[in-house]
Parts: sequence; C-alpha cells; structure tokens
Amino acid sequence: MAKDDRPAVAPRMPGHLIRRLHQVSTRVFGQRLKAAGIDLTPIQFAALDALRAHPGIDQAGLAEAVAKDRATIGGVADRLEQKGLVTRIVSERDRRARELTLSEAGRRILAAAEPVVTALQHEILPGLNEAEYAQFVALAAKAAAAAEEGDTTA
Amino acid sequence: MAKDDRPAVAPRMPGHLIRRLHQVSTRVFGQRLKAAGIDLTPIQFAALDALRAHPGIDQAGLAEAVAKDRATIGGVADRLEQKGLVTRIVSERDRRARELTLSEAGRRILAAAEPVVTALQHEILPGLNEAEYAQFVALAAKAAAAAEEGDTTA
DNA sequence: GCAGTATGGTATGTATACATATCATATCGG
DNA sequence: CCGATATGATATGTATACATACCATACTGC
Repeated sequence: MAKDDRPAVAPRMPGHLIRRLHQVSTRVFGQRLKAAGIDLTPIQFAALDALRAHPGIDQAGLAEAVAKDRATIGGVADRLEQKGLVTRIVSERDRRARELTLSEAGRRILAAAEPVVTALQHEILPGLNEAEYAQFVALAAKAAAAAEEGDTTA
Repeated sequence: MAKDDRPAVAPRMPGHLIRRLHQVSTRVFGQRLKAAGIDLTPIQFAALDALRAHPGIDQAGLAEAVAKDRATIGGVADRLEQKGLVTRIVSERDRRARELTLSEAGRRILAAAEPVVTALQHEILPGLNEAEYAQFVALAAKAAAAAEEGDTTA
C-alpha cells in the first residue's frame, strides 16, 4: 500500500484556490480594520454598505444583496444591532419583516471603514500587477453574476 | 438624512467577489457530492487528497498543506477519524505529533470523490469560457502562491 | 372568508476559520 | 544537565455559512 502516492490534485482546482484566497481576504481584512481601530467583519461591512444603498430594506432583501442566506443575515443583524450600528423595526407594511436602517454610529463607522477597506483590496491579490488585478476582478465578477443568474439559490 | 444613498461599493471589490465565489463553490461541492452519495466537505476532501500525497504527515504539516490553521485541522482530523477515513497515531519520533494516514475506507472514498470533484470545478465559475476559466485559475494560483510567500502566516 | 401555500424570521445543529491561552514535549544555549 | 524557547496539539470563544424545521403573517383561489 501507500502505492498511489501522487501529487495532490486539489491545490490546482479553482474551488481550492478560491478557498485559500478567501482565507487571505478574511485575514487581511481583519488585520487592517483592527489596526484602524474598527471592529467589523467583512460581512458586517458589506451589510452596512448595502444598507446605505438601500435604507429600510428587510432582512430577506439584505440577504439577497450580500449573502443569500436568511439565517446567517439574522445573526449578522443581531450583532450590528447590538453594536448600535443599525436599527431594526417591525415593518408596518408586513408585520413579519424587520426593516433595517443605519444608525448615526453605523454611518460613521462605515465612513471610517470604507477607505481602509478600499486600500486593502490589492493586498488580497498579492503578486498580481494592475492589469492582472483588473482581469481577475472582471472574471470573478462575471462568474459571480452568472452564478446568481442561473441559480436563484434554487 | 438618508442623504448619502449611493450604490453599494462592496460588490465590486475582490474581497467581496471572492467571498461569493467561495459560497458558490461550497454549495456546488456539497450538492454534487451528496448527489453522488458521498459525505465529504471541501476541506475534508482536500485533507484526504493531501494525505494520499504525504502519508504519515502530522497535523501541522497537513495544516501547512491545506489550511494554514492547526486548530481548524484538529477538528477536521477529528471528523475524518470518526468516519474511519484516517488513522491517527502518536509519532514515535515526536510524542507531541499525531501522524495521519489514509485508511482503506479513506482511500476508497477519495477515489470515488475525485472524479466528481474534478467534474464540478467548471460549475464554480459559470459563465466563463475555457480561456477565461484557464486565465482565472492562473491568476488565482499566482495570487495564492504570492500570499504564501510573503506571509508564512506571520 | 377560509384553506392552501408562500414568505419573513428564528432556532438548532454541523462545519469551517481563526485568535488566544494552555499543556506537553523537543531542542538549543551554555 | 538545565533553563529558555520553540513547537504540536487541544480548549475556548466568536463569527460566518447553510440545512432543516418551525412559527407568524401574507396572499391566492375558490
């Protein structure tokens, strides 16, 4: 036995590469934001960002915008509310729904975080020059858009 | 207020795109493997794959190979051992270390999973043609390699 | 207007992922 | 040989991420 030792195949698959880049991204994000004195995770930042663009959106809408998962967004909304960054009120139009809105503190922390987040994006893809970086973003955006098309989280 | 409504910026950042592709990847992987009657997560598959390439490696080495995090790999190793896919024995050379090896069952499930995993890779990047797919993989591999160079998880 | 169904949220359980602390064992310097 | 330090692993706590099940409320059709 131990006969079929052969190079691992996973490391060359896109799924594996994406997982590793995701780890790099999460780590860089955490380090830079912490260094800037801001306590936000990537998803929390994305949620605040989406909330600024769509004030009063409900959790399902926010899930659609950033995460595709209502259960996860529920937890994210919990933490953002606990930190006082968003307000959560029961919709009058639909008593099942909770409408989310940025608080002043939420607006401030988002404004503080945005330049930091923008600045760290290139660190996520080290070793790529400008042209390669732009190409990666274009390809990733195309794939992500296509994934949402034919999917609808079916 | 609600003055500065403007398009969300996060969706165009590589960090955000990578997170979404990671979600797509995880979902596709889970669906296809489940459909094939195989109960493995992406990391578990990567771990088995690395174990075939490096039999007898310890957990720190496996972490280096697939995940960069010893604590996480500890949990993964727990589950693989519980499923009977790997054996974990205390190293004679270093009594702190646990050497991991594929069991026969581990070898079988890896052999069964590999073609399924290979086949689903293109589904992770829908909407990309062959050339674009190859380009994405090349760029991602370059970035991931660079991230490991200048980093050493310092 | 009521049954059937769809939808918004929450609760629960599993699996990463990582930081930090702690423990056991090696190894190195002197 | 011994103290200082490094390293392998585990324990704990937080935060995604998702499936499944469930509850509350809407909506639809008859």
